[in-house]
Amino acid sequence: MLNRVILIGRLTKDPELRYTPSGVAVATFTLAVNRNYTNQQGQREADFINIVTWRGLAENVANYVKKGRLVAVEGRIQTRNYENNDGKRVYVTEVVADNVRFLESNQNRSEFHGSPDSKNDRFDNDPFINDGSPIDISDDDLPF
Amino acid sequence: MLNRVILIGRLTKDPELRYTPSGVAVATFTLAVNRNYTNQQGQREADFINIVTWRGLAENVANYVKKGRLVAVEGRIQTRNYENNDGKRVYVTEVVADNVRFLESNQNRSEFHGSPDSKNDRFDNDPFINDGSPIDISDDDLPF
Amino acid sequence: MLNRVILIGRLTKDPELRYTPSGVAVATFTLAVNRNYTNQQGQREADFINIVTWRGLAENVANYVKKGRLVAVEGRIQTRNYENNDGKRVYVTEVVADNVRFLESNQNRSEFHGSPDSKNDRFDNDPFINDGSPIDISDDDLPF
Amino acid sequence: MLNRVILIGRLTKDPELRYTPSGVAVATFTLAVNRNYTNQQGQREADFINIVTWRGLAENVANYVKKGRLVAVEGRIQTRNYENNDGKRVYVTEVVADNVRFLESNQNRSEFHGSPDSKNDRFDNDPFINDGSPIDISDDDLPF
DNA sequence: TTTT
DNA sequence: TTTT
Repeated sequence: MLNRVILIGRLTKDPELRYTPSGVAVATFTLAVNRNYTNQQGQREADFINIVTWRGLAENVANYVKKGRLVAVEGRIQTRNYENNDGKRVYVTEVVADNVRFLESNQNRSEFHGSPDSKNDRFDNDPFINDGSPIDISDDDLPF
Repeated sequence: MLNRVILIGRLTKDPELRYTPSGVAVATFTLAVNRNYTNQQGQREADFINIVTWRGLAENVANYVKKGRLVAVEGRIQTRNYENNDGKRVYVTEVVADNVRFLESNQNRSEFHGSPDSKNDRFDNDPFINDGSPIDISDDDLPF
Repeated sequence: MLNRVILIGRLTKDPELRYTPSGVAVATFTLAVNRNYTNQQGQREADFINIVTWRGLAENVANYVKKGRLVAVEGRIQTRNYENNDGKRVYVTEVVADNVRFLESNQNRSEFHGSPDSKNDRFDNDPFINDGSPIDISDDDLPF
Repeated sequence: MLNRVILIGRLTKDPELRYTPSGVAVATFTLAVNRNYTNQQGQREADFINIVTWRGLAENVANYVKKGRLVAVEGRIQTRNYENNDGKRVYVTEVVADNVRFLESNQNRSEFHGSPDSKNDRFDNDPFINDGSPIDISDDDLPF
């Protein structure tokens, strides 16, 4: 079946990087996605969406993305459930990202990278990080 | 910010139609969205995603869509929280749909509509129901 | 940058399967995607969108999808241009699909598969074909 | 049928604003959407996608978005055709946007707005402009 | 050049 | 609490 999510928002905190017992990297963070309207009290509200990323993407996210930064996230909705300490079943809905794109240049965020060395700056020009899906290189001489 | 979800799956039950105190229709249902792979035990797993629809779309969903039917849902992720009876805060993540599209013809689901009257059949040919967004009628003589 | 397209529509013809000089399979077809409204003359109009698929997905599409069938397509918009026989530059916009999902069961389309052998039927239950992106298997014991 | 496109890219030129004979505003621009990979010559390539916006959204785009700016576009693919001066039929594929989101703050683009008056600055904080679809205000006391 |  |  089809399950596709695209979000643009800001991280509410720095991502948390953890590892599974078998050593696989997992990074989690929450994205604040402002709604397009204001409520009766005239305030803009937001949805706070939990994001999970795996492996190389997790490590990139942990290294390069920080609290407050604007990112675009592509992924799918995942649901799971577990028993908590009180023996109650807890239901979780989150987004598993396969693509996280950084949407701000670094000039105006000096706290972000220690050095202004643009060779080490993954986000110059067209910054993006994904989970390494196979690249669809089109053949030069198309048969159509 | 941008917040867009597209899902294809099957309803786990008939939708539930309710009304707010002010009389606005709300229909809710759960969509089972099968994943594209099988787990270690060789079973296909699914995500169970809660969907909310409002107003006319809610009434259409309640009238025309039933347990087991295949639908496409377009919407956005919404998060909210409330205090439960134990005084604990419960966090909810669900999809607010603005478009629900019915993906099966009715010939092979005789229990669905009482009568085969195609004039009353919203899902003949190109069945779809949405929440009434303004139609983008393009002008016949474009200035470009 | 982000470039994502999701379509549901019907094939206007059988797909065409070709091979590049280096032997890579390419299948092309046109999707008729009906619009959600009728024009001034009361007729429903459609967009006719050209789809390109590569490699294994191309071969699956060529084998299993036929004219008139309803499919969901996920992909990205691609633009390219070439010089035609008159020496004029032609600009092409098409969708490169990485996922094509079949949305109809086969019972009611007897011409589709020669035999009702369900072992050869890719579209039983949860039919789908994609281009082989890496599967996101979540670890059983999550560190969060 | 379903037809959804989400793009992030930069305008190749300032938008062009025109009016239909009946006085409806139309703005058009081209979005350069960089691909996620580099070609054999090590260069990053882009898709150049034509965007059309109507009415209020057209006027907002024309007023606030300029060449080189980063935007997110939501819309649908539209195909149309017309006869050119040589009597040949020309086929056009473009994206009709219903939402254009501005993704850069204005501090670092002094040429953008004549004045730094933040009260007139549509893009402070959560900048976005859409085509005025009905807002989905959820009721405060949900019946579920 | 278009599908149900 | 889950669909085919």
